[in-house]
Amino acid sequence: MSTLKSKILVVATDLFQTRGINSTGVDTIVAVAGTTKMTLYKYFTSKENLILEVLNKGHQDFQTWLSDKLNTNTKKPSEKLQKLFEFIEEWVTSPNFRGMGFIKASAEFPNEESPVHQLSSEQSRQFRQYISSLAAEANIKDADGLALQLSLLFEGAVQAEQMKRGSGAMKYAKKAAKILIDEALTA
Amino acid sequence: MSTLKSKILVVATDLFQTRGINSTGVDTIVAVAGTTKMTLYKYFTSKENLILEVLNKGHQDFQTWLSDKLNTNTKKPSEKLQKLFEFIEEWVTSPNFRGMGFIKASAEFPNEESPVHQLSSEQSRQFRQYISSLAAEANIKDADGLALQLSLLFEGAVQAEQMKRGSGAMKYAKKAAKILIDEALTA
DNA sequence: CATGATATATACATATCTGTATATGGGTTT
DNA sequence: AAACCCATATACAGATATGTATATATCATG
Repeated sequence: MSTLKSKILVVATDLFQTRGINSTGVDTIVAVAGTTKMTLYKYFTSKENLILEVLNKGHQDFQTWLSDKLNTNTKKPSEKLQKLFEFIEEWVTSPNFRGMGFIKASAEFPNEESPVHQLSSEQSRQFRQYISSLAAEANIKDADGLALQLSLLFEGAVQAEQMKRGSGAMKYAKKAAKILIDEALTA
Repeated sequence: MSTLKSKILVVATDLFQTRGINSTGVDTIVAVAGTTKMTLYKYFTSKENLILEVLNKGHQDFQTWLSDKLNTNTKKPSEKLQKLFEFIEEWVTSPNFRGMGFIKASAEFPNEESPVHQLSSEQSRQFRQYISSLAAEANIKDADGLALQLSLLFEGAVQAEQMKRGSGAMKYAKKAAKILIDEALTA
């Protein structure tokens, strides 16, 4: 991938997160990225296309990192589930954390016909499905139910952390997750 | 309050929720409300002022309803805490539910200097404080911690419910809340 | 009927947004 | 050196946004 395209993606991810997607014009993006609109529209067919690529990249980066982390550091299925929020906290509190795109995007694009809404909705579903598969491997009865509960904690904590860095929300979300997982394992 | 001003508030609340705040122009609002921009700007000094009034009304309506419901239906502090999510579910699944404004607003206005962001942030804090006071009255040790966890569940569930009505998120949030409250009460 | 407040209709000023057209600069390869 | 590709600079078209100016209509009350 061209370095300029990559640069635009990074800058757009950052600006979308800190200023909002609809409030960030392409003029601002190219100015910060140190290029021009002509170049942006050579790599991205439209602003909507840029948003979709930003979402895809963010989600892939996160999922790849999380899967690798879990696969190399844990073995037993129940262990994976227990360690999940440890790693998520590590990701969220890392200095290069730029927020979870799909959480913001679904709020800014509530129209169900919008491709941006559809993608963010799909990413949310995929993440929940991933947690559910971990829960199922750990022989948890209502795996989908636990996955939904954990994703609620996760999305709530990320939003709180986005609103105010160092809010400590992730710490308490982690504690709550442990309680819910233990309860589900012994049920 | 003038009926027209009230009508504008209701319509704006609805449109902000279903189409997003930034994506909803004042032209659309007055068209749906069956009035004109001149009238809107007689009652509201600016669009930002309208947004702030919409947020205030939504928050007041919710807090008033919830407090009344808790005070008339429960007596013991621990009972209030236990019934909290029952009533919240009732509110969220009621047909005239229009979403929680401050959750959306904080996502669309991430800039901390924005008055809209500040108000929604303050409302989120107030709601958490209210839960914390209920927990404290029930003699829970880490009242703030539990309040934060419950608010994460609540905000996550509301957002999920906003994204897809009938998602069942609130049902599982309620179950999770019960587990966390029981754990905190016996700790 | 007449007065006066309230709402409407319509047009407009100003700004900002996405996306494109056109002409120019600066390297790399042949 | 010449052709070529990539990026830049700049200007602009078209749409839409907020907010205002001006003139008109409605309608209850004196």
